[in-house]
Amino acid sequence: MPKSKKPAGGRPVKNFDPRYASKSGGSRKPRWSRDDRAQRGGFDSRGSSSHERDDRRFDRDSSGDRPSTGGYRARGGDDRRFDGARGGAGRQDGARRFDRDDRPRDDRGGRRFDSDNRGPRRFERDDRAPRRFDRDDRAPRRFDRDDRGPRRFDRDDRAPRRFDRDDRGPRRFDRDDRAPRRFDRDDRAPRRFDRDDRGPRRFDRDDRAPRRFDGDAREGRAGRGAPNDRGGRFDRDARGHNRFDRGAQGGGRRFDREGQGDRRRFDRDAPHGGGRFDNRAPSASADVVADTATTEGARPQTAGERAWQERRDAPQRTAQQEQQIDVVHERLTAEAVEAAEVEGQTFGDLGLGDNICRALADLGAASPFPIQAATIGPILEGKDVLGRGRTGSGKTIAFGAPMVEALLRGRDGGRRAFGRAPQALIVAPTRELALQIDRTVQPIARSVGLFTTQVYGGVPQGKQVGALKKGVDIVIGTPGRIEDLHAQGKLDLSEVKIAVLDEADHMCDLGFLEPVQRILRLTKEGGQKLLFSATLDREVSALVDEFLKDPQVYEVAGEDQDSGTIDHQVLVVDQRSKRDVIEQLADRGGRTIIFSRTRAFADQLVEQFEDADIRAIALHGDLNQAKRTRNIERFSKGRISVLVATDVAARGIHVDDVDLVVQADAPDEYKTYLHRSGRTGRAGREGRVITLIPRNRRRRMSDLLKRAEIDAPFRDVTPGDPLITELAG
DNA sequence: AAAAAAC
Repeated sequence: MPKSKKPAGGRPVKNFDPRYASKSGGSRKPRWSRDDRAQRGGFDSRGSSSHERDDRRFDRDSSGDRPSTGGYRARGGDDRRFDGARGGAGRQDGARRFDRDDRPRDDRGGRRFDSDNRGPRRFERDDRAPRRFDRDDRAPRRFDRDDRGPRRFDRDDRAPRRFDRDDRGPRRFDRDDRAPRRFDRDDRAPRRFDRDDRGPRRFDRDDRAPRRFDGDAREGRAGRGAPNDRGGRFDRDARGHNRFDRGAQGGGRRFDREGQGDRRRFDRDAPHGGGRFDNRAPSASADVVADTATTEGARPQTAGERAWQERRDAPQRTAQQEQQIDVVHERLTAEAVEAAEVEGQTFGDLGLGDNICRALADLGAASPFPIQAATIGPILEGKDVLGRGRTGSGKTIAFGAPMVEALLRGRDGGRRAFGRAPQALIVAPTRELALQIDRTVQPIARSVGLFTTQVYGGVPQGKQVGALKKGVDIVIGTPGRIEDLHAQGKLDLSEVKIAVLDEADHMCDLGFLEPVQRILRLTKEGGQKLLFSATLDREVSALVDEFLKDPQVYEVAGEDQDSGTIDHQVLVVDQRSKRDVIEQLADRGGRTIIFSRTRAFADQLVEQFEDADIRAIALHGDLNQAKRTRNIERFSKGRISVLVATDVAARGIHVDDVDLVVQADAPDEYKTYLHRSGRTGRAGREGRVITLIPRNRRRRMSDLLKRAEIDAPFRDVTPGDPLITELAG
């Protein structure tokens, strides 16, 4: 349209509706008189999109004559203008316009075809001349554009650079994948669905046959009977009740600290059958201790247990002291839910609404998994819940779905109020995990009209703040950015009535605990608190004591390493040959994650692999968030099959079909071992974990494996050993 | 040692 090229500058800025000006102010009709402009003020309040703005403008001007203007609209741009003036003539401002539009009326046809008429009018306006001058200025700009040609040529030079990089081919493929994603981003729903596909895959695959054979696994365990340092056992007590009570087999490890006022016990008579903390009944606690003492009396105490007792009996134990050792925290007693009990249950049975159930089905969660069946009810009742379920066992839905349902039920009249403060908060230890949780929770929330947003660092905060300004219901993020935005007054947590800590025990690690405590203190007092982790143990006591009331602990019976499909191997290698062995392990087709203790070593390994023509990428905290996100994306898309990561990827991160986890450095904590190895063996598939240790670490490793309840052969290997290649599959 | 904030 020619008119769209008319300069817009002639009109005083103050008369611009910024909504128009922002996109194509030049398309404005230049004929309006000042009176017209004065009249326009009241029309601007109505929204407009970029399409056919002139029409809309006229609609407003002649709002009373819409039907008639509608008929003219079809004719063309000039008609519209004229109609608009004409329409206005019929109204209060008509007189003014007629003053000016008299001629045009008579010459309507001419006006349309005769652009000369417009010329003089423009001259009448002082503003228009400068506009034309501006146009002149544009020409040189076009010349500049011509200059861009050579620049593009420069860009062509970049191609060879890409060739230099081995990754170039796949990168282009990745870029192709990104385009649709961006498009998805515009339509957040589809995007989320795409992302959601990942979540559901996890859950679907978690529907492992082996797990459902949990009963068998449990029996196997009980039958094995070998004490281990962890001591947590699913067992039946004298009354035939299922109980999972560390104290029952490892009394020495029981967390009751008499004399310190820190008595807790599992109260199996608690309502809902949930395990629970009880700090208020010391005498009862003593009873339980006595009871378990007789039960386990015959079993000799292990060295680990004695160490635990010593620590337990120490007058004062600081969090730091506990951190310095691979502490086996008292495993929380809990209500163990039998997988068999869940058979035939639906999410609807558990109290979730139809929309949420549909959203879950879309996610691939057709029916609830044990941990979900265990926690959804109590969460809907408003209980403070501690959930322990193996990574990928459906914990995200176990807290996410009932959280959404609870928010929905509690929603008062003002739904979706602009700028409303979030009512729920989910905190995760890493950004990748926060993003992953959002992929699952967001579609559930959206199914009932609730909104989520991620609040984590490493990315510009503008988008996050924008979402918060508009108003969201659920915030999912990491501690740093949450505190940051709160300090800036951009995140109001005072209305948060449900707070979730994923990987809760990890969130209680040194360095994490205090920020998490500060954040929880900002939430609504008396709000519901949910703590989840695959390795939930007494480490969360600091939070439980302060924030949870009558917490219920739930887990799935028999869900342990024995019930998995992971083969564990320990390779004893000479320190000097370590890298060669790792390289030999990495030189395989399958998807592999290699864990390194430090970022630097992770980078070194990637470099080494590249030199050996093994395509690999790194994932650690020294990378900027864009690289982190991109790298894990490339890995999960299968573009690159070897990921070398620090423990940033140890917890929660789900990638399909990882069939080998290599621990280039052995973990210090048994929990780290469990989380790292939990990256493989998913979906009931075979997975293998290979841990490399130096000779002098055999004893330590053996102790750690006991605590993790894992059996693994130790083998001495040297580089080139066919066994290595064999294990790498 | 790693993780978690920085427009």
